Amino acid sequence: MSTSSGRPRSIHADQAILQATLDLLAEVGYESMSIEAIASRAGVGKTTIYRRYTSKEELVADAIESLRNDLAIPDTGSFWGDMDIVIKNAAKKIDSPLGRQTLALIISTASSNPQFAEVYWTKYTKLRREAFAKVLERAKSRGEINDNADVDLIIDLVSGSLYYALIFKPTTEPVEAYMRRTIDILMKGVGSGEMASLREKGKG
Amino acid sequence: MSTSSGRPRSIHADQAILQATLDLLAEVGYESMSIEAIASRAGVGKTTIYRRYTSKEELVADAIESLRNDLAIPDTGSFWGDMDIVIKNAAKKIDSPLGRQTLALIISTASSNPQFAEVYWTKYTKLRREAFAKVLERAKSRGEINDNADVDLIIDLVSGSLYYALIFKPTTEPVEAYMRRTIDILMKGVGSGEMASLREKGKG
Amino acid sequence: MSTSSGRPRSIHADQAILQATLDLLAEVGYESMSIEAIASRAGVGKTTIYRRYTSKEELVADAIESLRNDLAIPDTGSFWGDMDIVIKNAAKKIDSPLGRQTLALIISTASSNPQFAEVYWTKYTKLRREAFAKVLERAKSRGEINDNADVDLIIDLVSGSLYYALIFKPTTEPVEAYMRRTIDILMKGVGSGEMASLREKGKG
Amino acid sequence: MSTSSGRPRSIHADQAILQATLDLLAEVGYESMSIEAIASRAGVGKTTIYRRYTSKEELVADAIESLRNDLAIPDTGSFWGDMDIVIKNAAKKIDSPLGRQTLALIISTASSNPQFAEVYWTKYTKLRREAFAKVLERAKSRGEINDNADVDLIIDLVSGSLYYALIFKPTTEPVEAYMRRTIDILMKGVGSGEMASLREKGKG
DNA sequence: TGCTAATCGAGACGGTACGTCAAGTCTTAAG
DNA sequence: CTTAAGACTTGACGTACCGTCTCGATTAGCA
Repeated sequence: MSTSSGRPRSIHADQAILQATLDLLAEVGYESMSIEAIASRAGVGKTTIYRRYTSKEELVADAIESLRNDLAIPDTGSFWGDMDIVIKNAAKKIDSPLGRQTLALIISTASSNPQFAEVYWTKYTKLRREAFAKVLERAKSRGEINDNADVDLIIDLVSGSLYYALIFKPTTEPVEAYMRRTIDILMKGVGSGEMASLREKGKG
Repeated sequence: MSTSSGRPRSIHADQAILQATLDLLAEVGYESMSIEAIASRAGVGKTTIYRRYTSKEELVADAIESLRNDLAIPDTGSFWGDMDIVIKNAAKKIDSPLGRQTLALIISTASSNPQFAEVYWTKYTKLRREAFAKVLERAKSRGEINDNADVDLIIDLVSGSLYYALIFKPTTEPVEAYMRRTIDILMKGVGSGEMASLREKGKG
Repeated sequence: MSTSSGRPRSIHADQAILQATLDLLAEVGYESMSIEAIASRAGVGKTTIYRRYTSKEELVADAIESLRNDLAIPDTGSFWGDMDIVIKNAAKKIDSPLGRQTLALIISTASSNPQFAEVYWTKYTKLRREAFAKVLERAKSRGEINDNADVDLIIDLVSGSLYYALIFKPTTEPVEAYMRRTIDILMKGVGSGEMASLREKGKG
Repeated sequence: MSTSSGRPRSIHADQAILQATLDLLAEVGYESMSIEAIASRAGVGKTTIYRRYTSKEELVADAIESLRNDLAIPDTGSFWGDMDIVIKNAAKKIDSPLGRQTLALIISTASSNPQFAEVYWTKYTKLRREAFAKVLERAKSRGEINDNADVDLIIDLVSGSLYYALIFKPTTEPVEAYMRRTIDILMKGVGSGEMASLREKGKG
């Protein structure tokens, strides 16, 4: 067994690899990006990459993860106040060339590669969802949202529709407006008055 | 000019290529599927494939498109009656190895390839959305759904969340149950009673 | 069997094929010349070529054979007078792109294909050698050449060295000068004076 | 600068490639021999071949060159003594199935492929010619050959006529006898006595 | 201070698949 | 029944990367 002997891994190489990966990701996209190109760009031997990562997915997941900035959970005192910040944060991330590229990459990779999907989910998505969930729970406790509303499902709807729109209808309105509409319709519901009354009665 | 001269394209080859593509898609998946394997399986020269399609995406898109069955728009007289059929149709498609493969492929390709996204959207998605929209419009005219509900956005939410769940949470509940929950929460809305009352007043 | 029924072979196609073959032979060379290019250049279907020739060699052999012009045996009264004409005829043939191409082709094919070598020898080479031999025999009878000189061997030496030089030293002097030097050295011999004297004595 | 960095070229691969090339050359001939077949036979990737050679010609030239045994320049003290050895060496090479096959191949390739001709010339032919030239120069200094005899041209004549005969008259006498006759006629010359006298006078 | 062992950049290794090209065969409509 | 056109199967081409494997040259910490 080898505990610590030998030359230690080069931190400089670590960083160069991640940076080169992100650069190429933005330049040529995931599919057209070869390990050899990354190695060359990073000024690193292929071996040095393969010693760290067993697959392109793993490498890319780590590269993207390295971008993760700490996310503060907003607490303005009102649902829409908090949502405003959540929405603006999301929009800031996504409404840029690299942002869309990155998102497309994640969805693309995850959809054809369940392992990546899981890694990405636990490492990245989960944290953001927990932040969103906290905001929703607070809204619940304030009485702004139904007690028995399924928080997880709400997040699915907001995130899912956003991704969907970005993939299939990329030229339409800005992210911020779209998200606002999404949450609005979710809050109000689309059922007619009678049904709403029914619901109210059922509650009472 | 070449209007009709020369040996015509072989219809048999057309079909053999598409069938081999679908078979391999289900067997080894999109990434591991090589053009050479398709040609070999179809008993066809590579040239014959390249004469028809310039890329794997194009070929696969056509293969999937060839699967498209005609979709009848249900009209049972009630919203949930119609939805039951819509949901079951969707579930039948998606809840199979090939179905999930295919969906993953489409999302994967579309997210990293805007051209494909557009082609697929106009050729395929649009038709299904129009069917869904019709069901929603009928529900509106029956008073089961709010007059001013944004039909397009509803479809985004239902489709988007479904795709999202399939990609990132593939092991959970069946498609049918998930969709039912989605539509349910959308109908009722998550806003609290007061807000619902507000909404009613605003309408009045 | 059908002797004459149906549409007759097109004589125009015959000629167009041969001409296109010769053109391309001169332009791109034997190896880089494709049947498809010949067909296209001749305005003819590939089938039409394959109906007439079973191989590229056969086609090219026929094309070259079609060029063969009748050769008159010179008789100027002196060895070097005759040789002048022989040499100039040879040079005229060989010192052109097509000529060198053709020669290369013949040697290439003949050296790897004894059947072709034999056919070509009897159909073509023999006639030229007989003309050359006649010139040499006349020189003998005039006393310009040794009585017991081996005419066949002389022709071998002159032809062989010419071919050899064209293949391996193609960029040097013109054919005419080279041949003149060849024949000159052959006439004089390279043996030193003593040996020449010895030879003279042996003769006497 | 890259003097020694990276994994060194495999000598084993070098040899395997050359051997496979020679084997296939003898078995199927130059034209029908594919790089892929060579790679497969040698147990080597195609890349490994293309890393070493940019063309089939280059590879084949090297393979043939590898057969070259060291040629000692004979020095027996007399022209015919040296020539005996030169002739016997040549005959030994050519008078075998592989020898003729190889020679045919070389001529065939060289005549239709100037690049090969040049490579082969500088790598192989030149050395043998230099050996032959040395023998001739020594004969000159011994007075057995004319001072002003064109050594290069003599070699052309001897080599050229031999190749010529092997291609076009393959069934005749053995190589050894033919070469002896060639050199003999060259030594003596074919010009008549008067011309020989003229030559002597010109010299005096 | 010198030894040991893992790391480094570099690049060759045996392979797979790519997309292109030409080969020779087959099939059509037109003559 | 031949023609021109062009699609067919086959198979080699040369290129790009894959993931693995040497190399000689650095680096640490342990002795």
